[in-house]
Amino acid sequence: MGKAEASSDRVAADLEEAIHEHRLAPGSKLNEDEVGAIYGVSRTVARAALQTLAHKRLVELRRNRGAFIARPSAREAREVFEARALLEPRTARSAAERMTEADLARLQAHIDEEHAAVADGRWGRALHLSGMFHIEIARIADQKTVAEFISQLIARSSLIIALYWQRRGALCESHAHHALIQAFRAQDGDLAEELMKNHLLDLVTSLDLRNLNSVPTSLREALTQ
Amino acid sequence: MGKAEASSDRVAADLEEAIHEHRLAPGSKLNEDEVGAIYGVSRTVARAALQTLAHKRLVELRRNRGAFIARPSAREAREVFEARALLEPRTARSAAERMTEADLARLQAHIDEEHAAVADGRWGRALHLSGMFHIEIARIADQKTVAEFISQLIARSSLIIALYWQRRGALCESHAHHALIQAFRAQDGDLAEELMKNHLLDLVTSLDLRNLNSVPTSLREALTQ
DNA sequence: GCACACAAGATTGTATACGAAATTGGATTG
DNA sequence: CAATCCAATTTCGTATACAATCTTGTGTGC
Repeated sequence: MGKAEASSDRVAADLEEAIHEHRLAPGSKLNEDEVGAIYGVSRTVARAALQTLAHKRLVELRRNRGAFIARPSAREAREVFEARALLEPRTARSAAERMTEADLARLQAHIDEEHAAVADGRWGRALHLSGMFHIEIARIADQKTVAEFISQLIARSSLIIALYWQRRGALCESHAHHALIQAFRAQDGDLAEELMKNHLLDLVTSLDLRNLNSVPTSLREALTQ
Repeated sequence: MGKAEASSDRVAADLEEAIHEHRLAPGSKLNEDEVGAIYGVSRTVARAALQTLAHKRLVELRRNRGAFIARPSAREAREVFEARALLEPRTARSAAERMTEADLARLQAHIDEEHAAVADGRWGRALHLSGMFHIEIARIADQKTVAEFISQLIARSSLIIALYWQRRGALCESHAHHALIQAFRAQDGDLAEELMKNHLLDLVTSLDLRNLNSVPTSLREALTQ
């Protein structure tokens, strides 16, 4: 028997995908009535969905003010990538050691779909798939607990990229993912760990975390923080 | 202005402390009406608190069945300690490098209070404080994101210990914590990392994760899972 | 014209009510 | 007597209603 997801889970999952695909910008207000109306549910379940996202740090709840898409600080951005650096390289090693043909095929499919999205100019979708690539690796490593943490960190990374990404060198990612697949195919754990480590370093250095030049939200939001 | 915590946060925090101190056993049913009555709040906020704990994997929600204190499987127990092994040693190193006198004093106070609790036979309290020692280290390392993950893992460890701890050698912990403080005092990052790594290995080996001999809950719970 | 106070509106926080699902207990039937 | 079916009870899932708080717009006094 399946797990019979609650309706609030469905709302939360849909909102989360919208965040991943950059259709919801950091700082956006999420009115409970509005969310409920969009998904045809009451405020009760809309509110539960927002609380779920708040626990994942994708949404910030302010008492008597409402729910807002999170706007990670530069410091938080660094912390997220430091946490990823602790978890993902070793996870990539584990994944390499347990990799099957089916897993490789699924990863390759991810990359292909990502390329297609890039070709179509669907940048949000491509970004989402790029994150899913990392999540898939964690899943293959067969460590649910770590995989969950990584999923959350990647979701937050999506917000960080929305805020701090500097355009230059947008396509470097897929190259790194290709190299990772090569290591996986060779079941070379050492190489996979090293490649993932460097990939994450590349990602961090492609961000501009120096100053707070990223305030795409209302002035009020920026000042009351 | 403070963060003005919601009332559901207070309920969740209190329930979590009860879990840490082993006053709530794994598998216990948490009736929404009952929880609400105990804390003098409506089912709405009791439910929100239970959802919060479910997100932390301390409570398991079963649709149309209710909320139960989580009962981690042996496999999940291994995963939790593997995740801790990825996060905590490096965090201990960072903490050692940033350690101040005030931090050392606070850690020492934790150990002292833990000893006092052990002397008084308050085992639950001692266990709680033992976990807090690890959380304090993560806080000192000044990495909120990682600290949050570690907090969650330690909370889950409390459930794991309730299920799988084998009594022999109950006091080994405080020794390891003392050794860690020595490393911190010397600001020896290498040593702190190594000590933490070994401490976690000791913890895992002090568990009996071989079989499912741990079913302190109702028969029904054990069979419907 | 500016600052402050106050009232109207909007939004969240919490409680309650109602419907749905599951469990439980007893009655019926073989 | 055992098995099964059905009703009664309990508990959860969701919607709605009311209260508290914050925002916003207006008016008054200086």
